[in-house]
Amino acid sequence: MSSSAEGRYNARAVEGKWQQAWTEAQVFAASEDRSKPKYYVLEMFPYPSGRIHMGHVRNYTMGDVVARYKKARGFNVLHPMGWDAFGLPAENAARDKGVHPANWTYQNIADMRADLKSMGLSLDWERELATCHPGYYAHQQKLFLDFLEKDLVYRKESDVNWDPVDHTVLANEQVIDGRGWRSGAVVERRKLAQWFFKITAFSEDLLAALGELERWPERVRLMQTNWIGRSEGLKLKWAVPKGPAGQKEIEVYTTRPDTLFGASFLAVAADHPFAQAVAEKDPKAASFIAECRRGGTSIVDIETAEKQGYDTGFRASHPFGAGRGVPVYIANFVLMDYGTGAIFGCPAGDTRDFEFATKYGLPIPWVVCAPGESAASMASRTEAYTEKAGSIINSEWLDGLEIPAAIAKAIDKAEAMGIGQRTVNYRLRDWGASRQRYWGCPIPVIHCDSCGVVPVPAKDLPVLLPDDVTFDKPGNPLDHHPTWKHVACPACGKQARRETDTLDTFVDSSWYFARFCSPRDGEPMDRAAVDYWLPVDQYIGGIEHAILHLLYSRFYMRGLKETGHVGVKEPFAGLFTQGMVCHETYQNPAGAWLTPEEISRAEDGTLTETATGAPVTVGRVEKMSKSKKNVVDPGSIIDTYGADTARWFMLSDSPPERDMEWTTAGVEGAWRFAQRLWRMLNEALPTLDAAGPANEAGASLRRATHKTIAAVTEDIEQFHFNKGVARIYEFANALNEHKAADGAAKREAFETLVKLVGPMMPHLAEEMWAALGHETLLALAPWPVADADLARDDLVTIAVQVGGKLRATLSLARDAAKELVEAAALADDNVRRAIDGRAVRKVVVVPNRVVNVVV
RNA sequence: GCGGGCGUGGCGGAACUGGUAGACGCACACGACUUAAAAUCGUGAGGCCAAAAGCCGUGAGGGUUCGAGUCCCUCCGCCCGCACCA
Repeated sequence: MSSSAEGRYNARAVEGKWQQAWTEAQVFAASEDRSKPKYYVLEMFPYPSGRIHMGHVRNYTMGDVVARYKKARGFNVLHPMGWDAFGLPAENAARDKGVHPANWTYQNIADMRADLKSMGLSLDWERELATCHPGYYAHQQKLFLDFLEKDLVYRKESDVNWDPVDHTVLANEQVIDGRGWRSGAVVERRKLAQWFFKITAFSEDLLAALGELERWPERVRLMQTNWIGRSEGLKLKWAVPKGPAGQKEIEVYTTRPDTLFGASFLAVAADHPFAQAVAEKDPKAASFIAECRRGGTSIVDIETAEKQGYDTGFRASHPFGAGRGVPVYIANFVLMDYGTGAIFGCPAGDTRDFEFATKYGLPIPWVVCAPGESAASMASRTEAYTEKAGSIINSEWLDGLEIPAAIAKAIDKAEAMGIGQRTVNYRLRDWGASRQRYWGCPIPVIHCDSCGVVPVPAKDLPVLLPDDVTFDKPGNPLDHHPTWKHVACPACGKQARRETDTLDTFVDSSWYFARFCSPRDGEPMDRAAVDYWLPVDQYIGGIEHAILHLLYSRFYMRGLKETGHVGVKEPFAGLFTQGMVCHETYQNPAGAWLTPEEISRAEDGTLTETATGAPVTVGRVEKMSKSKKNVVDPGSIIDTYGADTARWFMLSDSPPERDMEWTTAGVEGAWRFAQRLWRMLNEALPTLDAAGPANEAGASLRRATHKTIAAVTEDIEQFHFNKGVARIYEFANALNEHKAADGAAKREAFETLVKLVGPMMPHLAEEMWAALGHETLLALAPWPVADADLARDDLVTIAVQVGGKLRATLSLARDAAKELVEAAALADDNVRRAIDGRAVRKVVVVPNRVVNVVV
């Protein structure tokens, strides 16, 4: 039973019907049709957790609006879907439930695919891919080897957080108070050979090109700018004449060489070679270094750690020959992997150095004079002067210069002396991509004692994950596998070992958008296909990926370009970051969190726990999360109200970039509107084809129709979906008020309404389209075009102010002469009362808008 | 600490380049229909005032302007990102 004019709109029956119709007609299958402009819409692909959540619904609804709209506008649209399918949860499920990661993952994909299909998205499912499928990761291995050949990936020793119980490397976020988040064991810092992508090779370009990403949110560009962290400065060598063997000089990096004469100490990182050399003969230094290392790498640890230094007893000579030189400290706050791992401390110009100097009784030479201060007044300060304005003092040949000039002169001098070098430094570090896990893409190399690292030959690709693995002991199952890692060296034939690390799952998501262009090709990508489709025109996803995923993808595209796979370097021409879906939180008297379904709402609005009758405390509106239990399952919403209702509510009210609150009342409102549209159409249907001349009401309705087309089109273009929804509500109200309009005007209005609603509630719109008598799919129909002449009002409402305060409004012909408008305004009763006999000094007339009478 | 964003009715939010603040929706109230309820339809609504007139009103205070939610200055509050970056 489908819907009928008498009955309600039966969303469940109707939605399945149209989904099937779209599939059968292959409406959303994309091909490289060069007769049309292309448009590639992509939402961040999901991790297959098993069920979609409201965040997905919001994300994919927005993408679908854009995809359907662009298609109607005549674009050749690519809108694919896939699965970010590798990752730790599958291994956890394997360990906890005994199900193989592959089975667990593919079952989840099947479940989630069904959920997504129930949303009625305009996806080309023929292009579906899963990163855990050999048909995907085989190509990723090929790309890895291409990158290896171009030195875009390399292996080096690096410090990691090592969990000695679980035998695994932990990310910083997984270390809590210095202990492993799962095992609780004290985490060790270990040096381990790891694979790194050379993202720093593109630091400058990744930064500079941000300026051209005009359709990216400013916020994201800024976050990436800060992450890359470019600075300009000087690398400068300080001699340590009596230093330990092989450590007769220390190179520091500074952005403030103008303050060099204010130096009162040098400090090196605990891992700095100088510190290591000192420690060899100085047990106290060694224990200080060990102490530094013990401190965790987590943010909290770093923040709370007290700034400490160890005086090595060595002195460095000032490069410009000033004074007696300065002491060299080992300090816990100096980072080995930023700059040179060594700094000079200028207490007068840096808060942290000031504290350090005070703590250890070091001199504080004042070398910058703030504007309006004197050398004497500066010397009496009790804190560092960190502003970058002022002139240099107490600095020999830099005295009197402004800071920028002093910086330039100091650098020139250091370069001329051959002890320094102008340097651009970046905060960005290479991307450590090794993971000691099973459920990831195997790194296709072999370690041979004679030949070193040997790439797996092309004929032996892909390196498949073995199926027969166990998860009963801690550590990497690939490493435990009895036979998998033992292979002959491809170069010399001797016994060798496979690499047992797998790739970070961020690698999988760094090129999937390119694979979508030719998802079944025998090569990673078909050059003609990527040249046609890339870059993605509109990418949509959460702000949480502002840095890592988006930056890695930008790096990967550059790597793909260098290895000849693509021709462009930016993956995403347009980016939109949507807000989160939130919900009220509920707690019972015992403080336990309750789900929205466990709550009953009484007539007077008070809430109780359904099972016990206990009162419920309503907490803050927060992001839907399992821990707070404030989640609503999209499946049950779609079952009850239909996908269109869920989609419509997602688009209503809240601006898409902002967080939204999911409420029952809101969903019901959306559902009522869907019903109302269906009812309105069926009431009007018999009158739409009535013969008769165009009438006044019809002209008025047509104005509303064409205004609405213009407004909704603009709103969708601008991603102002909530405003577009409001315009559609207004238009529905207008239709209601123009029942007397002639049939042709009403038919035009209804057909327009259906087309505008189409991207948002595609099933209902398709059903209405059919009811209007169309035998072709709305999904294939073109977007309506606004006629500016028809949209124009003949009468305009003009506000009349006296002294800036609104006193009256006038309804006058559009573009009436100024004198006429002014006269009409002054003749108005309310206006005359407000003027109250005072002299009119001036009358400001803004055409078609406002008259302001100045008294 | 550095950087960014945001403060508008009971709520979510509109308001083009400075020109009728509160569109639209939710919630609410009243009315119609109904035996009744639901659904639906209609009406109302920023605050003060019995109402009209009027006055007040976009976090607070000041300024520019004929006119400020919008521009400028000072302050307050909330949110987010980065954070020993030399």
